Amino acid sequence: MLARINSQQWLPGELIPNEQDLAGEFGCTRTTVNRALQALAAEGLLERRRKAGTRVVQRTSRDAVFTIPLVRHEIENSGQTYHYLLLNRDISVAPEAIRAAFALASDQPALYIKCLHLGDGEPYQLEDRWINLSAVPKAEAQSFEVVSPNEWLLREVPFSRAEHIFRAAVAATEEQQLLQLKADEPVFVIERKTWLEAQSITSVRLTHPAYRFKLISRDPL
Amino acid sequence: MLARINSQQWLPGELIPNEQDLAGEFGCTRTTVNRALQALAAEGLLERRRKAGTRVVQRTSRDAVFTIPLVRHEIENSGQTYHYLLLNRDISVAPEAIRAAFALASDQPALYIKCLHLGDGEPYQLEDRWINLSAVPKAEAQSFEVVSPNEWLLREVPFSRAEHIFRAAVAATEEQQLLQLKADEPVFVIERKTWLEAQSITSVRLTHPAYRFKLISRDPL
DNA sequence: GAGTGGTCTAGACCACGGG
DNA sequence: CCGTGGTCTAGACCACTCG
Repeated sequence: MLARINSQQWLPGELIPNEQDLAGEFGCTRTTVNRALQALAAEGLLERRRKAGTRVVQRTSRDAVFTIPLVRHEIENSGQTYHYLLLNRDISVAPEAIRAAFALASDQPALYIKCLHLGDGEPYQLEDRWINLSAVPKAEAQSFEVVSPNEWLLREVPFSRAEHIFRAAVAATEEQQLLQLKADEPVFVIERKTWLEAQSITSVRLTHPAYRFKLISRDPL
Repeated sequence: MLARINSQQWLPGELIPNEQDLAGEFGCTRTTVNRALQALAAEGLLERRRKAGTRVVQRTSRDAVFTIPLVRHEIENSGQTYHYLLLNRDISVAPEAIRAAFALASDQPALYIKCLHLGDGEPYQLEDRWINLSAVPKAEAQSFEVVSPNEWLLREVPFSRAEHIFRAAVAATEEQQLLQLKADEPVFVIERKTWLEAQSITSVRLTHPAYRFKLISRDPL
């Protein structure tokens, strides 16, 4: 059935036969046809509605899936030696935007971390993070001097949802120094927020030197 | 079962009961348990191996899914008026990298297009594209003066695989002019290659002004 | 109202791969 | 070897929603 879509034997917008007919045609049960069609629908190739039937989707966009690995693995897998540097650790009242995301009262503190990830001594990623202590109280006992919050959170705290924003930006003066950027080198910024159910866990800004960073999509599945 | 993972009742790395036992526990058939576990495994929460059983995955990365919409829709949905400008259209021999990707002989031409997408008169995206004429011969008959290659390809040519690369970059002189960039404004670059089965369809570089562009992930499913 | 997909059952056979 | 998950069948009932 995938071949029929790719070969345009079934055209976009076109109604395809119902499950019973396809089962007859392919010599299998409707259960099996249903599973195949649901898989194709999950990939976005088909649109299915009860009574209305199944149509080939007229695509109006393309999806890209990115796997954002643990920085340490990313660096080690490229054959470099990983180093980690804690720059700042502070429990204080977060800016309004963060407090709102964490649903904190105006005097309720959160945990702030700034740190640097290096490959072969070269700065690779600047991590600027707030952690919601009311969601992750055990973070308070962590010094984050050896293990990065990135890695600790991934290991210790499950999450059910994550939001990512990618952007290009001019480097701030501090970023220029910490990331040892070349003159006028921009940065690639990843902003990530994660939740466990309804509760906000952490909000982080990951900054990379543009000349040494790119993101490549992986295949779906 | 998802709740048991999120609540860490089933810990990462831990073996969970087999399908038969779960079926007994949840009062349903093994078929139903199997479907649920396969769905959780597809989301990357479980790892399943015959005989070895099913384990909660120790996560080492996070996935982000981006929907890259048709530029025209993106602009129109933000309430702006869309304009399109064809800058260049040429059938010529492509650079080595493109020829290799398209599997073209060294004298075999391809179709080159350069064009600009604007929102309310402001440049939003510069599109720089090669189309493989041996895969998409009917593209040769298209002038691309009114309909962008972006839109035409999405409508006319199915694809089965796409690769995306995101990066931040310093703007080239031409990009600075065409995108009317502010002084030292960097660009956000999307490079995309698409295939239909084994055949390479097109390779495109989409350049956006950093100050007016960001990409936000969507939820899986 | 009736046709479509959504979902479940109860059972079967099989492929893989760990012990 | 044999327990595990992978997949299929044959059938049932149901929920949605189009016409």
